[in-house]
Amino acid sequence: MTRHLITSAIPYINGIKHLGNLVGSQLPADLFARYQRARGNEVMFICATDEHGTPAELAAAKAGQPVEVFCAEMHAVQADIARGFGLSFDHFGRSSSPQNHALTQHFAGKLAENGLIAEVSERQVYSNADGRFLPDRYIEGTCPNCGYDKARGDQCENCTKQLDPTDLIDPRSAISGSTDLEVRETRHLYLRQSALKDQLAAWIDSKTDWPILTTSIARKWLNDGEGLQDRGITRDLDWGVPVRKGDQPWPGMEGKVFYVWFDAPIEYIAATKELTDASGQPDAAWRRWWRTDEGAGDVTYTQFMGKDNVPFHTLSFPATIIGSGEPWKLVDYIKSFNYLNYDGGQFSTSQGRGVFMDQALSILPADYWRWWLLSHAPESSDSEFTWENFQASVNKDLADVLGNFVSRITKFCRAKFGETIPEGGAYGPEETALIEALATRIRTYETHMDAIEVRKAAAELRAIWVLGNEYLQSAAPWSTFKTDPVKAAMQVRLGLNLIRLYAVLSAPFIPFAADAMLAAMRTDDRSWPDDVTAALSALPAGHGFDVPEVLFAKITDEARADWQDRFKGVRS
RNA sequence: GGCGGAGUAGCUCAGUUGGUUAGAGCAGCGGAAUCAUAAUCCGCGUGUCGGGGGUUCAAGUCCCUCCUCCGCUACCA
Repeated sequence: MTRHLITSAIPYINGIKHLGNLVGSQLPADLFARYQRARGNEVMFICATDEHGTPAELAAAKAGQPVEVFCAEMHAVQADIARGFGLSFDHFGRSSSPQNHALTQHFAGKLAENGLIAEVSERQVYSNADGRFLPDRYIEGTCPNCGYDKARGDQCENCTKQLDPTDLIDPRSAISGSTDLEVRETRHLYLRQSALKDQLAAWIDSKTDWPILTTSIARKWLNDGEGLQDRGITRDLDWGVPVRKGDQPWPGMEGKVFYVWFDAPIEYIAATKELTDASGQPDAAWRRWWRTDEGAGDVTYTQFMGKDNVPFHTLSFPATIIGSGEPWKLVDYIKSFNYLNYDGGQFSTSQGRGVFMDQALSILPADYWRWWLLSHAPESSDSEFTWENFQASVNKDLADVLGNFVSRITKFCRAKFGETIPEGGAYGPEETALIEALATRIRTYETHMDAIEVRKAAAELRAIWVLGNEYLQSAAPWSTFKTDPVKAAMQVRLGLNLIRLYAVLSAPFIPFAADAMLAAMRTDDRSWPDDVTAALSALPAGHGFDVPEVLFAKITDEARADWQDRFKGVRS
């Protein structure tokens, strides 16, 4: 038995995420977690909401709520949707938790002790009307380069020129539109990532098995320009982790909070403590996952994220860990994903373009989405969601190949033998060949799942389903029954056992359907088919079963056209 | 601009360290079967592997160059 620590990039609190966000982190992480559990390994699967930062404050203000209330409500909403998708987090935490406050302050204190924090005085734009400092991109004005009048303080979207907020002509707050802006002096803490550059580079270089997408992004940041830059880790905001040096005050930093990207990854650790605290366990229970000196030496830690998160997970967070000088667990493997596009363009949260997680669940069961998204995961490049492709894939794979397999064998048995697994007969060459073919494909499936090759694993699983149909087609128990009912009984018994086998193998992808299949077979036996022959005799003759409802209803052309129209525009 | 990813059959994609006639699923065409959600199974591919040049006995796979799409570019997260 091995131990797997698995984290998904934590979704930001300001709204419900779309399918592109889901497939880039939480869903593949869940696939891997479910698979590792199914293989009998010990799993700690952590996710959380990322609650700090300017956008959260603004979203709360827009909703007319105190930010604490807004975040609490949105956390509950996101947690509920996650349950709807079957995301099997051991804990879905909150980066605003007391545990994260303490741990974030602890790391900052250690970094300061080790000389890796610098205090920098800088000048930032302050909006009197908004009563807050404005991040560069929250300042709008006219581009000095091209004259575009909605240029942002970090970059002009029109001419792509990178800007400094003070470059803008007639700058105004993007929040209130106020032009009552001034430049103020403010002091901030910087994490001296540059001092750790060589260590980080050596660490990245040692990860020869990581996806190219992951390492190339890390190397780019390490070597671009003058190399890895120091990063500001504090902000002038109210909502966040107050800046403290461990449990001591930090003179000069009163009223400031840590930068959201500093505390967010630490929440992976803190969330684990949230879990064990909630069940009254001692600290050793979470530290055995995170401290290599307290039991985490045999833990394999895998992170899942979209490519936009890679710099923070390959550099900033490791800099925090390494810089602490304490034996915290570093990530072993980073699985990163490209983007999922929507029908010729991007998913857009701001424009309400595409399908959002709550909407997806409102029109179809989670397994439909899970299957399509995972079998089309954007691993090697960006991929695209189209309703036509979604309809065709789901109808063919789930309804025709898997669902109909379950239907045909259970209904045939009910008609000829009743709702009990029939007895008699012995395997012949055809059954031996099937078992051999299954064993080969199952071992390949395991290889892909171990390597987190999501699309390949999905393709292999589908091929395993096809083997069942091939077998039925050639064994043809409906013909055999007329001349040799005992042989037909053996064929049907094998077919019914395939349903349980398929449920076990498919559960990481389609957990709800897998549950329905097991329930129909009246079994809780989820043991992994290390031995295929044994797995196919799990349900003995005489065992009762039920003919299940249609597992996957097909998506009609009318429904598809309706959804296509409904989700192309602005979210209502 | 810089860096990175991608460009392979109508569609979605596989193609280790260069090596027999470039593969899979879907769609399409033909056939079998009739247990089943008209669901299944079998058979059928003459593709400029984005363009051009080069290295090699041999390149989708290596080198150069050009074109197209996408992403990132450090105070959004």
